[in-house]
Amino acid sequence: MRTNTRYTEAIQILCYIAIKQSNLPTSDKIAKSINTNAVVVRRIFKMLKDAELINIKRGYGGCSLKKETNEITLLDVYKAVETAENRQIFKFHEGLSASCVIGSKIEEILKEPFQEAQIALEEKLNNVTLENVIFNIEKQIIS
Amino acid sequence: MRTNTRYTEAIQILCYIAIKQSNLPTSDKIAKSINTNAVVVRRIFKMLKDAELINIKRGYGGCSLKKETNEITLLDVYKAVETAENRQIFKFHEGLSASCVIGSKIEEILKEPFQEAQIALEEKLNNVTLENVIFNIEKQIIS
DNA sequence: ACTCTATGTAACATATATAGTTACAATAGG
DNA sequence: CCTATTGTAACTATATATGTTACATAGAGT
Repeated sequence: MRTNTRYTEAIQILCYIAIKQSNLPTSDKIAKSINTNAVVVRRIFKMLKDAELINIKRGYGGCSLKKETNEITLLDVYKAVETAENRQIFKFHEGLSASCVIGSKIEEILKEPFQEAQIALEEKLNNVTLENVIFNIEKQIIS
Repeated sequence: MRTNTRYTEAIQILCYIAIKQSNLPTSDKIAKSINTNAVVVRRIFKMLKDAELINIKRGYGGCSLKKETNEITLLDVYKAVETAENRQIFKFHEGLSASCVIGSKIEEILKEPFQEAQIALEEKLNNVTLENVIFNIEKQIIS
């Protein structure tokens, strides 16, 4: 399990903005809603803004989606907040290849299946849009 | 990226045992080979043993594979060393569902696509056996 | 122009997981 | 019994993420 919760928080932030519980979503309101601190939200804001998923205004405040909910997939959000290089899921030990014939080859050999696995995972994330998620939220709220 | 390197180390340990660079592989020899500490190797030993992938003897020492290399997949190894509950890749913020209508639903809604993505990833890992990896190592060594 | 409000960001504290290390008891082969 | 190795506890170090305070900066409305 990843040690960070940014991804799920980012999804929730986007849902909050899309559903517009408040007509002026601010980092403070969102923070209260997702049970964290406003600065944490702003840090995620920055990542989502850099990924061109949201617009943010200073001063009067308020943020909005930069795309339609059906144009934002869970993969887009993942790409926005995942900091690991190339979003690699598995990590190699430093100096692995230094002292051993096996070690010197294994990283290169494992790269291919690891890459394939990552692509398979990301394709699934790409199949789900923010619209899908919000539809399910609203369905649950109504029922 | 995961913050741990146990998985790739475990794969390397198994390769080392299979190829039997030494006719008596010990935690100390393997540790030197993968550039880490013997206790780190023993901790991974324990996980591989609990998963019934290797046999370990005290005293005289030495360990061996409990299955053929074509019966051990990268998924088996992953299952052996991944400590996160159900090997969930994505983590939810604590108390996420406490204070918000969206938050109270979102965890449940995201579980399904996350689960699908995880399965897709694991299926790819399940397609590669230790035999495949070792074949590639030996191919590289020869050429 | 002034004021208010919210963002942007630095700085520091805290929490957690991992990895490295030392030490030593327990165990099994010879 | 001796020796080598595992099993494991205990501690340290490190990295990453998160929580928090503080304050400069910017933009909307008056």
